[in-house]
Amino acid sequence: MAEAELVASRREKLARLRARGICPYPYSYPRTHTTADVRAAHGALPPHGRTGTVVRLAGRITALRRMGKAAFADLRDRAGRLQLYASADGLGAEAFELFVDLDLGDIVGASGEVFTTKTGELSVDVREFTILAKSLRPLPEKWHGLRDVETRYRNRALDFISNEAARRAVEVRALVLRACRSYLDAQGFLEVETPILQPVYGGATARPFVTHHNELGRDLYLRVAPELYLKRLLVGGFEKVYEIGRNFRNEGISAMHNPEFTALEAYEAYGDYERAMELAEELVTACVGAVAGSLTITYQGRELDFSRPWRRAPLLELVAARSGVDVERPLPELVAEIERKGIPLPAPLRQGPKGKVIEHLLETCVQDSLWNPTFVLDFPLDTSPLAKRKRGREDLVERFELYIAGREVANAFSELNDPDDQRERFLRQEALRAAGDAEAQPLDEAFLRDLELGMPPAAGIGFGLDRLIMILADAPSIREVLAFPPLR
RNA sequence: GGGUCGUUAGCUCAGUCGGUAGAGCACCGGCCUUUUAAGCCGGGAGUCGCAGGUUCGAUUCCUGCACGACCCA
Repeated sequence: MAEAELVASRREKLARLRARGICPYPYSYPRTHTTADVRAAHGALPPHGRTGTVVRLAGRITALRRMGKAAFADLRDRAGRLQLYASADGLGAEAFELFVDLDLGDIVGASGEVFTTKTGELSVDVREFTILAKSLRPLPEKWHGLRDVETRYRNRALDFISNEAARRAVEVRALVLRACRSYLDAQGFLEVETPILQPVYGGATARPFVTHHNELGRDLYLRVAPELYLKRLLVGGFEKVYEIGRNFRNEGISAMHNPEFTALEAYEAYGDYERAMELAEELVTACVGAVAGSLTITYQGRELDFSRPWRRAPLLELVAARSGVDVERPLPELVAEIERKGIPLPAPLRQGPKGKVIEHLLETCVQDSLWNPTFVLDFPLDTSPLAKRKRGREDLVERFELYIAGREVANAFSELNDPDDQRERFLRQEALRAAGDAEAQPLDEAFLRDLELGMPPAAGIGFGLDRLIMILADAPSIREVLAFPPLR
């Protein structure tokens, strides 16, 4: 039947309800239990059991099995599903007629005694029910739900109604956010909020979104990272701070990238990147525990083990071992060797800087093999303008990226607090920008001025929470963990 | 940006070696007082993604476009 006819049929029912003086959209329905409450209290009841307990439930009708003078319906609420039993005897002829005239998708309130059927199914023997919201559109197929990804994302509420996995991803996000906050709060971190609209963007290698403030008559950038503001709070004397919020990077959409994504950044004065590793292990295992209740989960059919301590491997060693390329050679020789080995290398990278070539090798040759949590240590100086030099190595910085299931989940450093060194790093970024690198970071004078006041040495870490949520929700794409993924 | 695959009823999917399409669910009518992917009987429902081309005839073949999935850059 054409969709319009299905809607028309439901609208006719709506009109009939109104004609009988029944409001199809009443104001409230105080319930006494959720479906899960009922299961918790009476789940062990044997077949043919009666409880004498009357409950009031509210939720959406997701199945309706009419049997003449009796009917069964599935009612679903936020906590689960429970069967309703309605009979002409129990409800009276008039109410029973209304019950069997319900449509799948209608939201109802129902009350009655909790009992079990002869097959042992926990049910409510409905003696009173109320339509709380008439549904005017047909639901997807009851067994398969919505499958087409495009249709699912364009009809996300319908997707949540019909797909358990889609609902679960939203819950996992909430569990992860809560676990992060409760861990950091317990550690004495202060949750802060810093500007999203920024006059100068910084803190990450990325292209920004630009917007305009009419009153000030100037362009502002949506932040690509909160990093520089959080460090200014360190200067101000806040020794342990974190922020959870949206970052915006003007780049493509893929299974791993969304232009707006949720980041967690945390800074702790007087620590270095060793401390950041400790924080990362504790924070992520807290999240895993909150979601899975165990440190071993399955991601995309493969076991993932979060047991500590996590593997720590220097970037240069990993790249050398996996690519077979000697990364200590000068750039031209390095490029030549990469091309000789047939490893794809985008043309612009041939000009360097060398750090970008090495990070490219990490992405193409190493990353996929980093399944269980792995800290990749000590990144090139020239791709890390906000990190402190590695003790004993002029060309490297104390920085790590955390990889889980082949994905970069976090990035951290011993934070650079030498204002003169920081200015030089910015100037090198400006030089790259002048040479055409649109992702190079702009020099931020306000930040430098605050650094000159003295910022304590600090550990800093940033997480891409969407990716962690993906892993914990067993989602193959970042879009699955966004309540409303972007559409073209 | 390139490659591969896909787009058919509200949903999940078949199918047409070129002759205007089917099933299940959902919907409508009938029977049915313990079903649970209820069952049985009957019925209605489609711009076969869009636009061109070839052809007597295109949903099917060809080209382009849109949107999507996966892979590569």
